Amino acid sequence: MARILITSALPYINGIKHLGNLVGSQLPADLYARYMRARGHEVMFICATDEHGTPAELAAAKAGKPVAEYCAEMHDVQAELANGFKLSFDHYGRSSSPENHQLTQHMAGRLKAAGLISEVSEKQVYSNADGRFLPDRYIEGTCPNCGYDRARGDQCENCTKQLDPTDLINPRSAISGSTDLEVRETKHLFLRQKSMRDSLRDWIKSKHDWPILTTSIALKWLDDGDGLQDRGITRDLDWGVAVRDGDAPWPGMEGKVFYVWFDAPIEYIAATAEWAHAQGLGDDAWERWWREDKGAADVRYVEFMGKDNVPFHTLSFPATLMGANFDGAEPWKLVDYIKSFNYLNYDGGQFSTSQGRGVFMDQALSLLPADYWRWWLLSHAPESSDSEFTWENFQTSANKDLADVLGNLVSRVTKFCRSKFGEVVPEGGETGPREAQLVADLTAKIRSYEQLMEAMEVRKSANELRAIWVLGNEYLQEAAPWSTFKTDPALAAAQIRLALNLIRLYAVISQPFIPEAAQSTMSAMASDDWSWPDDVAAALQLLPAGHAFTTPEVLFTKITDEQREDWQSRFAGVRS
RNA sequence: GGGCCUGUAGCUCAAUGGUUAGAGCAGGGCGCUCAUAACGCCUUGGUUGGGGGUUCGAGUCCCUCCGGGCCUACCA
Repeated sequence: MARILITSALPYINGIKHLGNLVGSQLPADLYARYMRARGHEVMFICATDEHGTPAELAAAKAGKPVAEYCAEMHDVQAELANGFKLSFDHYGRSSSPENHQLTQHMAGRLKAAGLISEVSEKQVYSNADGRFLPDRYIEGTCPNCGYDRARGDQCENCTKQLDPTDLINPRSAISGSTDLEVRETKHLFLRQKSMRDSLRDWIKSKHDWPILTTSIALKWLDDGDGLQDRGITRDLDWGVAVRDGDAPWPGMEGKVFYVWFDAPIEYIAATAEWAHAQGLGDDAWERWWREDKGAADVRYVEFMGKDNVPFHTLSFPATLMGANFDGAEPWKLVDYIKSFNYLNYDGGQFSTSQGRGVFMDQALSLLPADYWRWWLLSHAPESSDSEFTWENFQTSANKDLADVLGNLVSRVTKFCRSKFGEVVPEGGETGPREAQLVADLTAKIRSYEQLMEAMEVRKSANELRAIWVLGNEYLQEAAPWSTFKTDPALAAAQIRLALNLIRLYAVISQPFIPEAAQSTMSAMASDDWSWPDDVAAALQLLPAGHAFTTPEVLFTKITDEQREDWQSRFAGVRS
């Protein structure tokens, strides 16, 4: 039994996430966590809301609420939706938790002690009307290059030229529109990750099995142009983790907070501490997952994220953890494998939270149960390149794979049994070479499925699982119990006994993809034996003759053309 | 501008430099009648974006051109 630590990239707090966010991190992480638990491993699966930063403050202001209150509400909303999608987090934390405040400050103190923090004075744009410093992209003005009048301070979206806020003509605040801006001097802390370039490169190059998407992004940031740059880790904001040197004040940094990208990954660790405290456990309970000197030496740590998150997880966060161990006193667990994803597009364009384009988690659940979405998203996960959601494709996949191949298999077996033998596993008869062949075929494909799941080959795993379902239909076609029942009822009984057991087996191995249907199938089969079919032949004898079951309702109703057209038009524009 | 990824059947995707480039869906044919008009079997369909090169052998490696996407560090 192995110990596996799994984290999903943290969803940002400022709104309900869309399906693209879901498939890029939380959903595949859940698939992996469920599979590893099903195989009997000890799993710690962590996620949390990422609550700090300027967008959170602005979203709260827009909602007319204090930011702490806004975040608390949105956390509950997101937690509820995660629950609706059957995301099996051991803990769904908050980056604003006391645990994260404490740990973030501790890490900063360690980095300071390591000599890895520098203080830099820089000039930034301050808006008097807004009473805040403005990040570059929150300053708008006329592009000096092309004349576009809504160019942002970091880049002109019209001509793509990189800009500095001071380049803009007639600059104004993108928040209030105010032109009462001034440049102020402000002091910030920088993480001296440039000095850790070689150790970061060595570490990344030692990871030969990582997806090319992960390593290519990391190496580009390390070595492209001037190479890895030191990074500012503080901001002039109210909402966030106050800058402190561990328990002590940090002179000169009063009123400043850590940058959200500094405290967010630390929340992976802090959320595990939140979990321990919520369980009434001591610090040793979470430290055995995160500290190699306190039990984490045998932990395998896997991170899931969209490609936009890769630089922070391959460079800044490891630099933080390595730096915090400068004297060997705090060996924090570094990631062992990073599974990164491309983007999911929506019907010819991008999903967009800010523009309300696409299907969002709450809307999805209002249309169909989670399993439909889980199956489509996972079987079309954007692993090798960006992929695209279309309603036609969604309808086809759900109807063919779930309703026809799997759902109908369950129906035809249970209903046939009910009409010929009653709602009980029939007795008598013996299986023969045909059944032995089925066991051999199942075994080969299940072993293959296991390898793909362990390798986090999400789409290929889905394909293999579907192929395993198909074996059931092939067997029935060949065995034809509806024919044998007329000539040799005992043989039909043996065939149906096997088929009923096959349904239970399918529920067990399909559970990581479609947990709700798996549960309802198990309930119908009146079984709670979720043991993994290491021995397929034995697994197909678990439901003994005489075992009563209930013929389940239709497992997956089909998506009709009318529904599809309705949804297609309803979700064609932007969310109001 | 620079970098990275990507381009394979009508669609969505596979294929350690090594038989005749494979699946699912869609299309065509046959079978079955237990089942959600479901299932099974057979089948049509490819100049692997274009061009050049390396090699006994290239979808795969190199060069070049074309198309799509992403990143480029103060949104996260």
